[in-house]
Amino acid sequence: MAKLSDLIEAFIKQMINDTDGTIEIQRNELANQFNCVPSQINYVIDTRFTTERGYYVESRRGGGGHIKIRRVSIEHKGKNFLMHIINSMGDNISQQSAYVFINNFVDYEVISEREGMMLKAATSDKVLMAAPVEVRGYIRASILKNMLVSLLV
Amino acid sequence: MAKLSDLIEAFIKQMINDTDGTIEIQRNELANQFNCVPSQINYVIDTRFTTERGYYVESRRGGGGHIKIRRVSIEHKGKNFLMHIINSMGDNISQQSAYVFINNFVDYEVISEREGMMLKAATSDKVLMAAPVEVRGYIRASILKNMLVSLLV
DNA sequence: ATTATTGAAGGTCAAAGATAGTCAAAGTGA
DNA sequence: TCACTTTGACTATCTTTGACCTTCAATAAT
Repeated sequence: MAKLSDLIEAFIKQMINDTDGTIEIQRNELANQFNCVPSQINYVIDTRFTTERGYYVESRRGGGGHIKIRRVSIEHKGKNFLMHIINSMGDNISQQSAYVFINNFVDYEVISEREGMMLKAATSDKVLMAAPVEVRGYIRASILKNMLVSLLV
Repeated sequence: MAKLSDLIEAFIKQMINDTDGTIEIQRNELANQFNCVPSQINYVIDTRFTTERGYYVESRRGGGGHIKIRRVSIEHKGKNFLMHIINSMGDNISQQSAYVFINNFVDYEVISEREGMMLKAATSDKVLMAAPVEVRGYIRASILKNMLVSLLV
C-alpha cells in the first residue's frame, strides 16, 4: 500500500494540473477525504510543496481559512536558472551572502533593479534585528527563497 | 458561513468603485442584506477600511445615522501617499493586516502586482516561522516598512 | 422656550466558533 | 538502525455573534 502522504501529494498535484496552477484547499476537508489528521496535510505540504520544488504556499486561519498552493513556472530560461540557484542555497544565509546572490540576479537581469532593492530591504540585518541572532540566517534564507519563488508565479 | 467578511469587503469596494470614491451606508440595512449581525459590519470596516489603509471613515448615530467611507483621493497616490501610510503603520503587524495593506497598495496602483507578491512572500507567517511568536509581528512590520521605503528611492 | 423622553441609529468588547500551525512522541519499513 | 510517516494534544489566528453602551433627532411635556 502506497504511503498516505504520497497519495495526498499526488492528489494535490492532480488538482493543480487540472487548474491553471493554483489551488485553494481547506485543510480539514482534505484531511477528511483522506481520513487522516489535519496536521498530516501540513506534513505533505512541508515536505513536498516546498520552495525548492517550485511551489509557493500561502494560508489563512480562522473562519473561511484555507491553504493556497501555486506551482511556479520554470519554462523560461531565466526562471530555470533562478530555480537552480534557489536549490543551491543553504537554509542559513548571511546578509552579505544574500546580497551577493541578489546582485548576481540583477547583473544577469533575472530580476529588475527595483526588485533587487526590495529583496535587499527584506533580507538586511537591520530588518531582522528583532529576531534572536541564532535564527536570523534561517529567517533570511526563508524570506529570500520565498520571495524569489514568488517572482516565478 | 465562511468568508462572509470577505464578501462584505468586496461588496463595499465594488460600491466605492461604482461611485466617485465615497459611499454612505446604513449599518443595519447592510447587515440585513448579508444576513449578519450589525457589528459584523464594524468588524469589516475596522479590519479592512481603516485610515491607514487609505480609507477615511466617518459615521453618525441616531435617527438618519449612517457610515460614510471615502477612498483617499487619486491626487494622493504616489510617493507621498506611500510615505504617509508607512508612517502611520504600527510596529507590530499581523500577516492578515499586512496583506490588507499590500492589497490596497496594489488596488491603488502604488505598487505592481508582482511587487505585491514579493511583499506578501516576505511577510507571510510561513517565512517567519523560525522567529519566536512574540516578535514575529515586529519583524514583519520592519520588513514591510523597509521594503516599501526601498520603493521610494 | 426649555427640558425630558423615546426610538432609531451606530459602537464596543468579549465569548464562542472556525480554521490552520507546531512539535514531539509513536509507528513503519527498508 | 535510521529516515520517513502518522497522530494528536496544544497553540495561534481570524471570524461571527450577541449583550450592553452611546449618540442623535424628533417630539412630548412643562
